[in-house]
Amino acid sequence: MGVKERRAREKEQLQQQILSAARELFVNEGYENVSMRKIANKIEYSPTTIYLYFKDKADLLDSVCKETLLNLLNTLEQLKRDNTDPVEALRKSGKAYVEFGLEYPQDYKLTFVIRPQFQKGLGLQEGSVGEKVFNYLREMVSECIQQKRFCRMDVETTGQVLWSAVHGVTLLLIDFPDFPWTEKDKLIDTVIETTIAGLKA
Amino acid sequence: MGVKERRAREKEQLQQQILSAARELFVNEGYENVSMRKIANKIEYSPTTIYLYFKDKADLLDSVCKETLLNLLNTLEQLKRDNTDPVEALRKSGKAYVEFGLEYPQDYKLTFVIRPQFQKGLGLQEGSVGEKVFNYLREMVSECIQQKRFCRMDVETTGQVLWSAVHGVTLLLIDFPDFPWTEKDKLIDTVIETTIAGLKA
DNA sequence: ATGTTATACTTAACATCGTTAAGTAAAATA
DNA sequence: TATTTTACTTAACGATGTTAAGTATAACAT
Repeated sequence: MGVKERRAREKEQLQQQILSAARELFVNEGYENVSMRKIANKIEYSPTTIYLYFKDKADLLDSVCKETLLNLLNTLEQLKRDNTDPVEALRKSGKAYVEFGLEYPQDYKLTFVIRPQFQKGLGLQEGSVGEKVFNYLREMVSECIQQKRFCRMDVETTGQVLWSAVHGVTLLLIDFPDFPWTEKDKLIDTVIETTIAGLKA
Repeated sequence: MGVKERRAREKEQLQQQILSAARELFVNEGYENVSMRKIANKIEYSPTTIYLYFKDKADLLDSVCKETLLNLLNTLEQLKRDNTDPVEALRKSGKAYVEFGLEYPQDYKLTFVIRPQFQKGLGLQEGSVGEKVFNYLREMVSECIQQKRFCRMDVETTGQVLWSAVHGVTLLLIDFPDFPWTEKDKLIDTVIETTIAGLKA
């Protein structure tokens, strides 16, 4: 009875193939400039085949984003292990967060800016990737406060301030690539450093 | 010879009418979901008429955003007159910036998030209103640095850090209204205060 | 081995989109 | 009153996301 399993495996393979093609095109050419027909061409199937595996174009993007966001979460989780100093961990996490956003700008914007607009308030609901990311931040901040490295005592507010800073700089760098920014890495580091310094003061 | 002037006045009126219709539709239904035909219907003209007044759909969005930015600039300029202490002026400007974003959330997103996506990098070029807004920020920061109120010396980087902070908190509050934020005003104030404290440190 | 059914995919088409080219009616000018 | 200019419309193109209908082929039952 291995037939069914083989067929299921093949289906899954094609689904993954579509996902990969879509990711590559979205990342390189931008969501708006990628048509279903273009994705279909890349995998050498008819455009309508995609609809057997994904509800629509938005669903396809959704799936692509979910994958990448899980990667972000993974990246962050790994960072946690390496560091003993919680403030240093926070620094590195912030940097990793921004760099992720810059590497996958489409995904980042969809998850944290575009999608929330269309499903009001559902972006950070229980169990979502967004919530998990913020929970991670909560943990790190909590550690810093427990060790009395920050003067501010409120974990929630502190976390939200940090998130505002990294979210802001990420989006500005994504959205205004031609603005005469300070050298990118310096800007990111300064944003993080300034915020942390402000929390210590 | 008042004929020419009347005609010019009528043209300008129609242009403004198109702009108003476009803004209302963009804000309520989202840029992507608004077609040129829909705008045309609203003003009871043929779709192609719009092209006599605006180059294309992106140009229309551009003009809508320009208006929004002029409003923001106006709000900020008025503030400048009241204050003697530059740090206090910066605080109030930051607050006004965020409040502007929260009062016209769709306009803010249209201007600072949606538009850049559709015309890469053209949002802040020389002479643009966007540049004027940032110049306003530059001035305020420059004043603070001259009076040695900030330890950091670089006007550009300092301005960009501040912008990141207010931009970030504005968008988070807009996009995740159901997230358990710290009380709104407290959060905004803390973001601004923390950033300024970090710049002093 | 043969006939039947289910699966996986394709072809063709629809409505809609942004945009352009060609045409028209009315207003201004001479 | 004749001519030109202006302001707008009609019609159309190519491309889009998506759906409905059709078609092979693979799996299955007898």
